[in-house]
Amino acid sequence: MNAPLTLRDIARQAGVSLATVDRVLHNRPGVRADTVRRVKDAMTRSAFQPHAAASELARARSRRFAFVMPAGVNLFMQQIQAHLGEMANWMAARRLSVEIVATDVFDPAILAARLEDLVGRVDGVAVVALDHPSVRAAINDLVESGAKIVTLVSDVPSSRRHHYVGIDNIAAGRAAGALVGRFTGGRPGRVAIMAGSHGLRDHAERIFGFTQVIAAEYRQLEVLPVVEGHDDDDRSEHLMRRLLADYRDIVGLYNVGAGTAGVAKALTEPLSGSGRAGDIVFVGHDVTAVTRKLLLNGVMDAVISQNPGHEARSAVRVLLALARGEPLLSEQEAIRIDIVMRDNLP
Amino acid sequence: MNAPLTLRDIARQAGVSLATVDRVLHNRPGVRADTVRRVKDAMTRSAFQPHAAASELARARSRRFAFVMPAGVNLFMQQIQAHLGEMANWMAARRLSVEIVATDVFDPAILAARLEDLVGRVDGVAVVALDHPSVRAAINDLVESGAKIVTLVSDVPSSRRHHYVGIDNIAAGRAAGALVGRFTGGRPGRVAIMAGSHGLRDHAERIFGFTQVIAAEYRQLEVLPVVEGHDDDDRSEHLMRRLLADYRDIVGLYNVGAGTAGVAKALTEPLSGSGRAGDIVFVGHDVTAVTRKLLLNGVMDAVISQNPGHEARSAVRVLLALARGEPLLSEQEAIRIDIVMRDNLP
DNA sequence: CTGTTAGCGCTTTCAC
DNA sequence: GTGAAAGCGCTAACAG
Repeated sequence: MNAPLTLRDIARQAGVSLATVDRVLHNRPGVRADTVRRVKDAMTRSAFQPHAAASELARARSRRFAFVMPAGVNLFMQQIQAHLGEMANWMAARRLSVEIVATDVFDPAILAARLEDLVGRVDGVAVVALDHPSVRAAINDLVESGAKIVTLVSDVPSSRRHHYVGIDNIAAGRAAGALVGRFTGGRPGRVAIMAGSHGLRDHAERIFGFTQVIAAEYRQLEVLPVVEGHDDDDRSEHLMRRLLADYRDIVGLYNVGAGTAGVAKALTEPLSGSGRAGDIVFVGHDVTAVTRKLLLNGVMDAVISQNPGHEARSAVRVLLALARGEPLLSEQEAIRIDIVMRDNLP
Repeated sequence: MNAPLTLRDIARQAGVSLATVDRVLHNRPGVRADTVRRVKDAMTRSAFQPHAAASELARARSRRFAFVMPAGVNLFMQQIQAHLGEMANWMAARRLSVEIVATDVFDPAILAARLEDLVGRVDGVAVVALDHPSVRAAINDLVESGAKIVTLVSDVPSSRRHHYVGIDNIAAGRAAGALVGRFTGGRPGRVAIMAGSHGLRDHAERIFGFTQVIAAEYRQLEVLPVVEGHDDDDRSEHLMRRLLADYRDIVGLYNVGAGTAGVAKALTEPLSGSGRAGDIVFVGHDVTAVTRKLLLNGVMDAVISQNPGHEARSAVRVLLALARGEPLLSEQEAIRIDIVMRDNLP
């Protein structure tokens, strides 16, 4: 019925100028308290919402974001980057650009240095961070410089980052535990855990959740000490071989990080004296080309996954909203824990 | 480094006016083929992307969308509506409004009439549709009228709807089948299926997928004939009681639609001579207040779920993009099948 | 077939 | 403290 209101209408209603309304709208100083009240009244009275496009156009700013991510062949990280690539047009239409900074995220000094490099150069940063004091300090410096920061996949909760884009890793570990528990169907035996490193916050949290569930609800299962494969295929394979040889009663296996191909190889290779893939419930993380194949051929039973496309888009959206000073649709930005089996492979 | 290009820059490069560039950009007629080429060249040469906000502002249109959804107490549908409510500000900032049309979606004549009412009145419609000829015709009439149409939750693939917002229900059924199969842990016995109605396309597809998996991969399980609870608690409870009494060897239960509270009641109530909740693997759909409680207390083992928030936002985003003539981020709009257990309850 | 021009609603100087 | 006015980049008449 009624044409949408504009700032102009509010200005008229409050008996002030456009500029003043704008000042009030953005809580800028230099307006008498009384005038502020009058303007705010007018706004609420008519449920005024500023037109997003107009505001965006008027400031006509382009923005630079940086994504600081692990260098190397981590398939999951590559997927995130690919999804960023798919957003290129979307970002261009909004005058955004993102620069990918590949670095050694396992070395806190190097990672912190890369982050410090960005101070003053960008409007926002998404970082796959190691939770370490010097990294935390670098994040805080970036925040101090006015940039907006989101942590990606692995959080640094003690820093002043504005937002975390990733899953609740304790819950993810619990879900993995429940799957191993249920899928072993009451058979007693041991459960092996292969992690990248205890030092990674996300891995540590997953292990915690997993162990918790197994201990509490599946008493017939005994969890073996965690071995660290450093997300590396060869190393993981080697360690896995050893485990399989040492313990003949392994019924479940939780691979917390990457290196999945190596683990699977140890599990399936007849030479290793195992070929026990069919008997061992194998749960891991993230849908990649490797895990997809293992699910399809039945070596893996389930994958706990976070959606890399969602994470990429969410990081960009959140950085943009923070930079513009817009509110987040928080439910939209929550990253869910996906349980993926052969039949709901995306 | 370089300030982003504008239409003006392209115009200068191609030696034409702003208006001509705009015509070419939108494939509007009335431009000589040769000029079109020159302009397109200039655009690609400089990788031009029009500024989304400027375009949106210049047309300054408000848009009306309608959501046609089942009247009544369906918790899942209520959640979708609640999420639409949460987007109110977001929509207002983009000059969108949505009107919710509650109707009897089980009666094709009524549903079709409601849809016809909307012809000419709205820019877009999202509809939870029954797959029936008269509904299909109404959808096509709306498309004819220039409105953009998305089907929501349940599709009408034979219509000319522009997009379907919902999950692959066959895959959802397969996932449910795999869960029942795995969780029963090799125990032989019968599996019951409770559906809303065979006439609902989504229910029929789920049953198909479920049965397929059980038959192919879990030969020790025998699927009982589907009973129809009409998504109604009382009716579902009654039918479930009968099933439990008739068959003492039920080890699995798949509830395809709503009415979950009734099913659970039959399963747990000691009077019904059953109290067999602990022995029967119970899988259903959608995370609601009811299913959440049943997962937590162990009556349900898993829920196959589509994210109502995602569906609500996706429907609005897709309608908006279609109305504006913008491309979709197709991966973003794909609705995933979530498997939810106690430990990854959102 | 092509160009000119007046906005869209908000932000941002720069005056007063 | 407040206001006037010049854009932001694109679209849509309306002329030619």
